[in-house]
Amino acid sequence: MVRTAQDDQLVPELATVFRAHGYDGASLALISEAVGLQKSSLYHRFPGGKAQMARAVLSAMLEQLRESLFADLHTADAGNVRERLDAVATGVGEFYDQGRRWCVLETMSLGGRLGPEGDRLLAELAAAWIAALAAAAQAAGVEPREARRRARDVLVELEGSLVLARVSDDPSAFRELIAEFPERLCR
Amino acid sequence: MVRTAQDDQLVPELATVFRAHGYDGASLALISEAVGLQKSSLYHRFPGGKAQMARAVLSAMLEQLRESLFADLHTADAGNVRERLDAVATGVGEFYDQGRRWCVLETMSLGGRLGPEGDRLLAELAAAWIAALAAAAQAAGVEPREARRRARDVLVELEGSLVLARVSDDPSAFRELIAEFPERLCR
DNA sequence: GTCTATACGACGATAGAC
DNA sequence: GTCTATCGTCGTATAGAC
Repeated sequence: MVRTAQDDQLVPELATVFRAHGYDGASLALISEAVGLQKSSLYHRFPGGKAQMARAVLSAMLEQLRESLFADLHTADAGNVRERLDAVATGVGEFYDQGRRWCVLETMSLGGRLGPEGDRLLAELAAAWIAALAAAAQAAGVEPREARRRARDVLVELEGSLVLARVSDDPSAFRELIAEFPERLCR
Repeated sequence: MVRTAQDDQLVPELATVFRAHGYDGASLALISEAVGLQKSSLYHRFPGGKAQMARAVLSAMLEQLRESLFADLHTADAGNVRERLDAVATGVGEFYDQGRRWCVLETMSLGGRLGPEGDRLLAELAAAWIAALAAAAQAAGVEPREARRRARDVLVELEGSLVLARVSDDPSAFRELIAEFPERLCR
């Protein structure tokens, strides 16, 4: 089986649609137009339909997270944690377009429409975030328990600030979090 | 025009459905069954359809918030802020079923399907929360600017912890927030 | 003001030609 | 592996009797 250039871009483009519209808002018509494939072609790649497309997006995100953020922060030591965390903060800020984009962890977790496997992926994604941030805090000398608590709180505030940014049309809480969380994790 | 007993319960029952399923998940079939009225009867009460029903729910919540929480916390003084905040915390914990329920601020703000008026209500709801909590912190002696910041952070963490509770099926962050936010606002 | 019945489009999903 | 064409269902929304 030959992978075309289109194939490499398929899941990322799916991700773009789901991130922009949420699970319910991402209709097959919208997806079809965005990726440049007819609905029937999408079903050829994803026999499980829309739910499977969503799971593919989550799965790719999890893998990506583990290859970059995870690996990066888990191998950090006291000497380089801060700069690595600063780089992560910059990346996260861009990923969410400084608070103007949504988080799939939030928008795809409504109603359990992705099936048990989808719910598992969502939970694993959240756990991966916390584990990575906690590892960084630990590398900076914070006790494991406290490190984990701070990491969880950062994720909580990430999700919450994105919700507030959407509702209030004001991403300042998100931006402040991005600016502060590396320091908060380490101190 | 006579208001029946049903009328008084109509919006609260609508709220229950929207809170449990989100805006997209709350189909008219579901709503119809929950409130015990046929779809056409619902359209008699809400000619604007589902979006108007959702706005009615938000409007009622805003009014409720201003009558209870808002009035309660805005009239607090240094002597009774803490106990009032503790009461609020208990109420909030119950309102969200200790982290197992969703927040309409989050689930109804996806996609702007409620129209401009709906978006305004959502923003006002968030602002009302922050204003009320900030007033309490101020009554406890915290500077206005700092009070506002703490209030915003509490709302951010409220939303975020509810998202994390849903995704991870673990409401511990929410419960900790409920236990701690009165103290955090005042100290 | 509530009902039964229905319109009608959009939805997710399939069939089958190429 | 992609397409055109279509299916059945469910979505929101109306018409009109009572």
